[in-house]
Amino acid sequence: MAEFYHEGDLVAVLTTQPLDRLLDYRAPEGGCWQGAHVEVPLGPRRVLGVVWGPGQGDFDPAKVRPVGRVLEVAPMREELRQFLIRVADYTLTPLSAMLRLATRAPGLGEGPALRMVYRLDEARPARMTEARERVIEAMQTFGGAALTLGELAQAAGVGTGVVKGLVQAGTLREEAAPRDLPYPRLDPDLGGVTLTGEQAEAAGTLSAALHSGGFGTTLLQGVTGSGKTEVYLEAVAECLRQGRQALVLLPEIALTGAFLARVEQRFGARPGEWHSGITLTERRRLWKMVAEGGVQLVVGARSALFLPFRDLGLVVVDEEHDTSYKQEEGVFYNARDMAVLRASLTGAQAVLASATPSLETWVNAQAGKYGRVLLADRFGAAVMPRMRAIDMRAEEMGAGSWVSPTLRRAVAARLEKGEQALLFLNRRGYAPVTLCRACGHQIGCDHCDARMVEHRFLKRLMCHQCGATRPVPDACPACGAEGKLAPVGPGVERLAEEVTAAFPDARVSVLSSDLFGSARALKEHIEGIAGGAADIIIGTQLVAKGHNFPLLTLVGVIDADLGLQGSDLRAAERTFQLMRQVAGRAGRAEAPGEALLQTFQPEHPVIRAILSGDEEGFWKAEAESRHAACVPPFGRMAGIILSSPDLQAVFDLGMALARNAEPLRRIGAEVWGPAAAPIARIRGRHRVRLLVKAEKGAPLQAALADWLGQFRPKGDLRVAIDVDPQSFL
DNA sequence: AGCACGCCGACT
DNA sequence: GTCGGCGTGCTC
Repeated sequence: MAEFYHEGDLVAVLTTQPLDRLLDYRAPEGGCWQGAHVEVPLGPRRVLGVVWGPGQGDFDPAKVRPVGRVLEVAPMREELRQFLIRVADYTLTPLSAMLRLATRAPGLGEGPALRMVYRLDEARPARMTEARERVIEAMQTFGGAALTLGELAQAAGVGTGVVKGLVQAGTLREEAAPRDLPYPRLDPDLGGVTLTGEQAEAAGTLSAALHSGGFGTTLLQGVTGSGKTEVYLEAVAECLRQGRQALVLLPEIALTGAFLARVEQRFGARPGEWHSGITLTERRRLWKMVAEGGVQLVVGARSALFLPFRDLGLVVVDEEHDTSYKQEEGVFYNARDMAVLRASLTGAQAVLASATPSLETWVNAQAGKYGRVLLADRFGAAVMPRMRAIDMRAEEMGAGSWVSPTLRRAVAARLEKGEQALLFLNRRGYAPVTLCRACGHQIGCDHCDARMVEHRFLKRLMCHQCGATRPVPDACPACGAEGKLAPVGPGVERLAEEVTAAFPDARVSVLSSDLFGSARALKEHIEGIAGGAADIIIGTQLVAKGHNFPLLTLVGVIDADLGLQGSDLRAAERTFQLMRQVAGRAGRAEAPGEALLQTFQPEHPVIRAILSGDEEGFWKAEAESRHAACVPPFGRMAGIILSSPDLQAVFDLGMALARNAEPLRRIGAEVWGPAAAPIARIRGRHRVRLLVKAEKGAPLQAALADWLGQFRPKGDLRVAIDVDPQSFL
């Protein structure tokens, strides 16, 4: 239970400043609650903080200053404070950085924001005009609703001057109203779709878990098109009926638009929306409404996990296997794992939804830690596509050609029937490498150790690491030879070129994240394609993320081997997930689908698992090999990334860390490295990486803290700790 | 993070 | 003599 502190009591305050410790202040006039958001003086500045607990009393009492003021927002709840502490401990992040994550809303210190609204008064103007009449009419149409100046003028089709004039005349009254209004109520019993028997059973299991009133985690697994979303929306409905709040995490901003529309259809109103693309006004409104209970459902990106929910009853992590849930900048956390943690602290249910779960989740479900609900049937008449490998060793491929004759014939057959075909290639741009045929030089980025990718639509070379671009040069930057630069390898743009030449009458559409200026443009484009605006779709991994193309009946995977090779131990898992999902795109509506995988190694276990549809077999084999290697989820890992503009300095620190690893050895952990990070230079900073490997139960965080605490990196040297890294190179 | 203090090089 | 580089340290 939260404590109350009376005026003058010593309180410990956590600020958003990176101080890494609590500061003592005196409670202000009127006292304050533990968890209160406050503004405190710090040197010459005033900073945001949260009253964390009783003062420590270890600071010169004469120097302790009083809290400036208590902000007019709901105090942080004990549950969220515990969550921040646990995430900080797990990820070895300073608490102040966690507080910054949890208070990422503008104007928290400004009190309730107000805006001017207009109401109709009795008096009528002495001089009535047509425009003035339209304003009065508009006011009457909207009843008692409070409209702002802009809204009213637009509704009446007049300029704002007319409205102002009516205020002068005493017909309209101007009054201040709070800007941050509650979100419209969602009706859990409004638009329920008819569920199949299997879906209803799954929804019933989730609802029963919600009724238990406590914490639990369920894996909701179902192939693409099996109706996972409908099922978990029923769980959301149940949560709303209980009067608790629900949170749905999505991996991709581009997906929120379609999802919001679906929610509106089901519940009659739009939920709260939280991601990097919303306006500052919306951000503040949502933050406050989440805290006050003025919003029932939030749909958001991973950072929505740190919102100040008043009573969170359900967290859904959609596409839980998606790698974008792992934040790898600033605070390194995995939103999927932290969602389960937050649910456990607040007594909520966590639902992890995926067609192809991550191995971690699969193992937890297998061990009985998570419940498991399976949806085997595809929705309606659609069935899983027929899947077949195209053995590229037996195909006759011309130079600069990436579509095999077999695949080409299959596409032609679909076009004849008026159906859509999708060709998948997970490489943006035109060509991944630009090579000089005179000297062999490959054009690289000036700031990173990555190759520049040619983008023909932009007519530029682009670094996919830092985003730097430059024009395609005429002469080789290394040897100066003119006209000798050649694009090597395919990207989606180049594939589109080949397809357009092969099918001159077909409408070809490229779906790649870098071709759209905004999430909205992308969404419109996707909707157009779904409606039949293209015959052949060329796409990057964007297409694997759950869009529904009802006319699509053929998926061709251009290079199924991409991602199988390499020493990244999740490569096989990711390839498997991507292939299954892309293949799942075909034949979602009534026409039967077909998926063709171009591969040079059709006998590879991953390719065979995809083709046979033997998911359990794939997971079992994958789990066994990870178990044998003692790697996640059967062992623990952490990456240490050192970076600095000074190459010597990063390597020196890396060597010093490797030599002084006694704290790690005490817990039986091994250190690998230092080695150049996969991208050895990003934005002019050299990067070196060490890898720590420990047994599953080992106290990894404490050992890491001891180990790294021996060193005080100076100057521009930065040390980032990545507990549970996604990639291990 | 800011912002001060502080101790060494090229300017009016 | 002083302006100013940014290294080190402090903020309750």
